[in-house]
Amino acid sequence: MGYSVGQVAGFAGVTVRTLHHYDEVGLLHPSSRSHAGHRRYDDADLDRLQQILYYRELGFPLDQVAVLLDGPATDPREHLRRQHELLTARIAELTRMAAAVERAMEARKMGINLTPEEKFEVFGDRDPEEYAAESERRWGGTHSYQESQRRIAGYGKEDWRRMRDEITAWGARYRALMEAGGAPGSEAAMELAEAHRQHISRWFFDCHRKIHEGLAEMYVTDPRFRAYYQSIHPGLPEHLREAIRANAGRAAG
Amino acid sequence: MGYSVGQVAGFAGVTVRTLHHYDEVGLLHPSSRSHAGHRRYDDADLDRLQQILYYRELGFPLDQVAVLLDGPATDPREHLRRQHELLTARIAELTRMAAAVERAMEARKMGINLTPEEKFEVFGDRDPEEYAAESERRWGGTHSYQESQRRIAGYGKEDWRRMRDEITAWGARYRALMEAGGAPGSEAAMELAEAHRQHISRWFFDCHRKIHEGLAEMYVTDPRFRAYYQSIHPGLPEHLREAIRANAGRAAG
DNA sequence: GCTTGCACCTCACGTGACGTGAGGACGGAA
DNA sequence: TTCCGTCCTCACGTCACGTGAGGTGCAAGC
Repeated sequence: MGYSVGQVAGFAGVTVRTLHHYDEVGLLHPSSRSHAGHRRYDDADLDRLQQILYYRELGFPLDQVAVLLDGPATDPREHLRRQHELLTARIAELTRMAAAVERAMEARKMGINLTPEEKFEVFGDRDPEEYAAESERRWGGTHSYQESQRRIAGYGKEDWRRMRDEITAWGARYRALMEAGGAPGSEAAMELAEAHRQHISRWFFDCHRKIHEGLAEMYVTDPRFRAYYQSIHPGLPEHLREAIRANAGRAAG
Repeated sequence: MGYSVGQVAGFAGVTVRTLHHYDEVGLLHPSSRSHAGHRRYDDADLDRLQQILYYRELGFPLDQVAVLLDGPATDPREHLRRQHELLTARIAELTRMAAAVERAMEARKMGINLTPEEKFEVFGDRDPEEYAAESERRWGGTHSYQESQRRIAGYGKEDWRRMRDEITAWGARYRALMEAGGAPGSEAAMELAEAHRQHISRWFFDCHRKIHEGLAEMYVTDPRFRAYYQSIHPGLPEHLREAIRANAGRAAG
């Protein structure tokens, strides 16, 4: 019953040392130990390892993976869905990079010399600071703001990229919803509103539904946020506001 | 004239420290220093940095990046082409992973329990050992074999993955060539044969054209290699052998 | 003329995710 | 009984930087 480190390492394509490490840092404790102190992994452990490897492949640091996996009440299906979103976003990003390489080749063929900014466009991040500054005016001094700042301070370049990947994937889903004519009160729209709320909770501050409704209002009135969400779809700000309200109402009712 | 560390860091989306590091390890020495000892980067430096960032994004360790960039007579266009190939391969890999996630979701919905092997299929590597063992019988004791073993010993899991990505990308190109009806003697085929040779030179041992012709013979006669190349396209082994011969002949003539 | 501020410099130690032995215990096969 | 393979626990090494500490050069404001 159960599998040894060697076996698990075998079909997961990782080293034994990696499994030891995950045990050390508390990311994956084998469900039991044999008489001789040997690690024994069961099927649930393997499922967890699978999730770990997906998140790791997506570039998450191990402590973040632990937060994701041990976070409040996230079932396996939710993880798989998120992983799929993130993979899709990553694919989109690489596709953009491939396109940039093609453009660079074209430019070379034509003998055009790109400006430095153009050369590195594809690597750019640019905006997060704006958001932080913008939020400061709105939320300065509140608890949400402070927690947000505290968390943001710990984020590196990679974290920002993943954050962007997540919201990019979310945007793609929301646009698809709107193009399919989905109503703000529909199940799918409320689900995306909920995903939006959880995105904020994960990355910035504990965003409960009341605060979320406040943000929703801001997305239609504040020009900067409005511009961002409109870049995904022209009617998105209003649509999202209604979806957030519906989602908040659902939870209250 | 030229750009400062801060400027370069700015539009390349990296930190100043990263540029310092690349200078330290000899990956990117700025073309000059100012009177005060400040680093000055020119347009050629920026081009190099761009290449570095692409290869880094693709997961290459910095010393390998240095080898790639300072390797024998590789012009910028060749780099861009290779980067495009690698990106395409990476996209294909992520697409496979996304498909695997979809399958996992399906399995969960249906309540099916996958075997451990099935769970981790997508992470698997499996084969490199076989190749090494196989090569040993053929090339044991020769200089090529020893150099190959020496290099292989230094490769980690990531290296193998990139190696596979490269050959996967190459396989896709070769299959496309054959599906388009390209002859073994055509320019495109010889170019791919040359790419194949360089792949071996980069990852295993200095494969000059005589040795390459020997390998070509092996690809049609040895069942293991034959099976591998046939998995890309049924007629590939013979086609590749002729292309390699043509390419070797071209260089000799 | 002097401070202030900013972007730059060079050490040099810290970190995350393992790699890589060292030295030893356990259990099945020859 | 002696191997052999797999497992164990330290514990130091590595790679690509992060993160201060402490100092320099130079333009702008007082």
